[in-house]
Amino acid sequence: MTNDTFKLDKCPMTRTMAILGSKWKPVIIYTLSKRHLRFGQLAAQMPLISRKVLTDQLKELEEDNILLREAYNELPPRVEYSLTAKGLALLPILQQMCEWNKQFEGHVGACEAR
Amino acid sequence: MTNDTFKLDKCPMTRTMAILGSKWKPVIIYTLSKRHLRFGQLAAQMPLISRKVLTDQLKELEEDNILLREAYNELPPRVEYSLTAKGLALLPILQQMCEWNKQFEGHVGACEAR
DNA sequence: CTGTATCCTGTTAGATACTG
DNA sequence: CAGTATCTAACAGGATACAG
Repeated sequence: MTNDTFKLDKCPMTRTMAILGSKWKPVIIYTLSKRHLRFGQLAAQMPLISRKVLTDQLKELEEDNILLREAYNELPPRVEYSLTAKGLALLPILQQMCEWNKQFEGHVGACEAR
Repeated sequence: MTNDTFKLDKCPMTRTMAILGSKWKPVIIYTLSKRHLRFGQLAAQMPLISRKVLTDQLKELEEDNILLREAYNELPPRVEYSLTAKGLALLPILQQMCEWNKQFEGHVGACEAR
């Protein structure tokens, strides 16, 4: 679903899904909503995602202007990720997804379940 | 993203995305929101989806109780699809996806753009 | 009319080892 | 610390032909 061609689709839903519709992106966005995080902190909060995939997803989200990547030329290097306004505006949608799931599939966990 | 294992994920967002996150499902749900439709009518309104994929997606949505499939034993056969309450409850989320896209990526088309 | 069956391709994401 | 590089498996989606 993250294929770039879908971002050119005529349907706004399809275009949004092209940005949001991969396994980890909603979780990454939600995790970054609470505070700016460094790469390692993000990885620590999502132990099930491999570092390669996390890197890939972060790069795509940056290209879509969902998040901001700030690299500091220090040793050891430090990179901070944070949501842009465009990314912050996705949070109500993610919130509704949580609520829909809890309403129709029982209260298995909270949105913080990661 | 439609893998069944994701539906067992602890995160409610991931579980919702496992149901909603494929190329055509949002469009199918939106198309069915206006009225009950037969298989051929659905296919006609979404000329870009192949019949095999449409069948697959409808089957999955039925298994997830998003839509209702009613088959009439006539000749020629007739099958009608409609949204369940659970499926109808997804519409506000899809609506928000449309609005988010239009707000941040310009007004390329309406939700009806299919 | 409403699908199945079969085959095929590109993409996603995971494992593992390595780098500035 | 924050990634790259490489390889691989699984999956989603599409083309085409056929069936009840």
